Amino acid sequence: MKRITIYDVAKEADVSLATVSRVINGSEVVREDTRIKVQEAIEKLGYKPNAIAQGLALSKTTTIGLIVPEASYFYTGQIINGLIDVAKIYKYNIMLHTTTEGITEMNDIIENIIKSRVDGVVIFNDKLNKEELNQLTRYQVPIVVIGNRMSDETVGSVYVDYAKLAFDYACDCIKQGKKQIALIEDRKNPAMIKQLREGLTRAFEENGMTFENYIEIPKEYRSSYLFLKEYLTKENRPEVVITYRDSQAMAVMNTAKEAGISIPEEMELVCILDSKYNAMARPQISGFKIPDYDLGAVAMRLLTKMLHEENEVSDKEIELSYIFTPRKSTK
Amino acid sequence: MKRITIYDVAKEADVSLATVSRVINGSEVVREDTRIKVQEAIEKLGYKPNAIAQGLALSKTTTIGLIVPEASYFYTGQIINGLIDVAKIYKYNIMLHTTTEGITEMNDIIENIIKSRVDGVVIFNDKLNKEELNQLTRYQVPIVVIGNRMSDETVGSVYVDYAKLAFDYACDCIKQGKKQIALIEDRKNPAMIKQLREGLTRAFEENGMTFENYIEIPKEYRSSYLFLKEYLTKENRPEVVITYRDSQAMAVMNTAKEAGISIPEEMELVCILDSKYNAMARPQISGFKIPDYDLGAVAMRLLTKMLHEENEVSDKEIELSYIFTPRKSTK
DNA sequence: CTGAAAGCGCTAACAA
DNA sequence: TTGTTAGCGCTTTCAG
Repeated sequence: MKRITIYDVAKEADVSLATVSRVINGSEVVREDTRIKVQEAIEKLGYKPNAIAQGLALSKTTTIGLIVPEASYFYTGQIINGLIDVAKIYKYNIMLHTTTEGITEMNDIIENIIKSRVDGVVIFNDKLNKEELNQLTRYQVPIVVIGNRMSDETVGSVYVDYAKLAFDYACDCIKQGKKQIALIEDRKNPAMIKQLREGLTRAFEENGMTFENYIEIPKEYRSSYLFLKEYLTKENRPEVVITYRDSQAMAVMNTAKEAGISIPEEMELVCILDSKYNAMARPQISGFKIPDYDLGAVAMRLLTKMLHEENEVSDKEIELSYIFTPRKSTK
Repeated sequence: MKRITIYDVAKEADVSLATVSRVINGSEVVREDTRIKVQEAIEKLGYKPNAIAQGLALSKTTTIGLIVPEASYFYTGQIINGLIDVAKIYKYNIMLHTTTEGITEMNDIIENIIKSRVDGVVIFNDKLNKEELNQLTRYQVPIVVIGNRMSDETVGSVYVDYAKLAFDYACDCIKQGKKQIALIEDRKNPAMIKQLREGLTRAFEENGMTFENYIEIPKEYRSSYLFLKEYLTKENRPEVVITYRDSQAMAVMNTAKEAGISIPEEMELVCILDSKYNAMARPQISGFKIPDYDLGAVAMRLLTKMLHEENEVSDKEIELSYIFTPRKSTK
C-alpha cells in the first residue's frame, strides 16, 4: 500500500497541489466548493500530511526536545505531565531524552537534538553545564531550563528558590529555639542540596551561629537507611531533620523508631519534596509542596512564548513558589 | 547565522555533495584523502546533518512513538527507562505521547503519530482498543504493545501473565488453608485487575469454591484509605489481602493498624506491583517483582527486530516472568 | 481564486 | 572514485 501524498489528493480532486496545500493549512483564499471538493478527496483517500516534508519545507518541526534525568521519580513524571499538557495545546510534539547518571553522553544528546532540528529544548537536568548549554545556543535553539535560575538571549528558566525555602524555614526554627537542625545529603540532587545548604548557612549566620549539621552519607553505605541506623541515637539526635526526598524521610522515620526516638516529640522531621507517600507514613511526614507539574507547564509556556514572539520575551526568569504542608512529624 | 548545509560543506571541501553524503554515511568507496578533506570541512563549519531532510529522502525517521498513560507512577518511568536505553543502542529517538484519563484524545494521538511518520510505535496503555489499533496497522506502522498479549502481522507484544500470577498465588494460599482471600480494586488499571481476578476465580473454581471477595472502592470515596477505614474491622477481615499498587497496600496497612488487626499474624498483605516503598513500610510489605524495566527494554528490542528484519519476526508474543519477594507482611 | 515552479537538505541511482 | 540529477512531500512566491 503506497503512502498517499498531496499529489494523489490533487489528482483525485482535480486541482493543483498548491490548492490542496491551501486547504490543509486553512488558507482563506480558497473558494468554498473547491475546498469541499478537496476535503472530500482527502477524506476518501485517508490522506494525512507528512510532517517530515512539512518540516523540511518550513524549516520547523513543531517538536521540542526534552532532557530529563533517567532516575524516574514521581517528581520528574509530574514535570513531564505539565510539560506535555501545554505542549498539546500548542500542538508541539515531544522528543524525550534521558541522561544516565555518571556517563558523559550529554554530547550525544546535544548532537542528536541539533540534528533532529527541534524548535526548542526544555532541560530539567543538573548535569548540563554552561559549556554544553552554549553549544546549544550556538545553534540558536531556544532553551528553557527547569530548576536553575539563569537566562540570556535564547535561554529562559523556571525554578523554585530552595535557598530561600531553607532560609525561611531555618529562621522559623531558630526563632522557636530549635537550633539543632540537620540536613541530610542526597547525592542524586547535588544542585538542590547545595541551595538548601546555602539557605541554612545564611540563616545560621544571620542569627550569629554556624550551620554545621550537614549529614553526609558515606559512599560505602548502600542506603541512607543503613547509615542512619548507626548514626541516629537517642543521645545523638538533631531537633529537626530535613531531607530532600520522601524515601530519605521514611528512612529517618524508621531508624528513629528503632532507636526509640519519638517523632515529633523528640525529633522533628520535614521533607522538602513532598509526596503522597509522606501522607501514608505514620506519623505522617510534613513537607513542602513543590509545584512539580507547574514547573513543566510553565516551562513549556515560556518556551512557546519565546518561539512565537518576534521581539525578545521580557521576563525569562520565572520563580515558582512552594507551600509548607504541616503534618504530624513537626510540632 | 545561516544554518549550514551539505552544500556548504561540499563547496568548502571542493567536492560534490554526493561525496559529502558518502562520508557522512560511512560509504566505503571514498578515497582516504578526500574523506579527510571532507571531514575537515565538516569540522570547520560545524556541520550537522539535518535529520528531517534525511528522513524525507529515506522515508524513515529513526524515531519511534511511545504512548503511555499520563499517571506517572514509578512503574511507568521504569518502562520508559528500559525502552530508552535500548532505543539509544539502535539510535532511535523517542516521541512521547501521553493519554489523559477519560478524555478520548486517542484519535488525536494516532493522527499525530501517523503524521510524524515514526518508524514504529510502542504502546503501554489500557485505553487503546482494537479498533484504534487497526487504524494504526492500516498505516503499516509496526507496533509493540506492552501489557496485553496479542499479535498479528505488524503487532507484537510483551507482557506479564497476571492471571497466572494470581492463580498460582491463590492456589498456594488455599493449599495452606487460607481461603479468605480478598482483591482490592484499582480503577486506574482495569486490565491488570481483570487478569488478577480471572486468576483468582479460576484458582477457587479448581478447588471447588467460588471467589467472591473482590473489594470495590465505591466511587464516593476519595481514596482507598477512607473506604478501608470503615470496611476493615477485627471481625470483618480477610486472611489475605492482595492489592495492585503500593499505595493501596500502605492504605491497608494503615487501616489495619488502626483497627487493631496485626499484620501478618491476623491478616496477610501482599502487593502485586512491588516498589521500594513496600520495603520502607513497617512491617515491610511482601510483593511481586514485576520486570518493569525489562518490559520496556524487551518491547523496544522486539520493535527494532520487526523494523529491521525482512521476513516476518517469528516470535512476537513475549512473556516476562515475575518473582515473589516475601517480606514481613506475609507468613 | 488557482496553477506553475522553485526551493527545503539530503540520498541514491546512474554516468563518467 | 567522484559528479550529476532525479526524487522524497510539502510550502510559498509569482503569474495568470
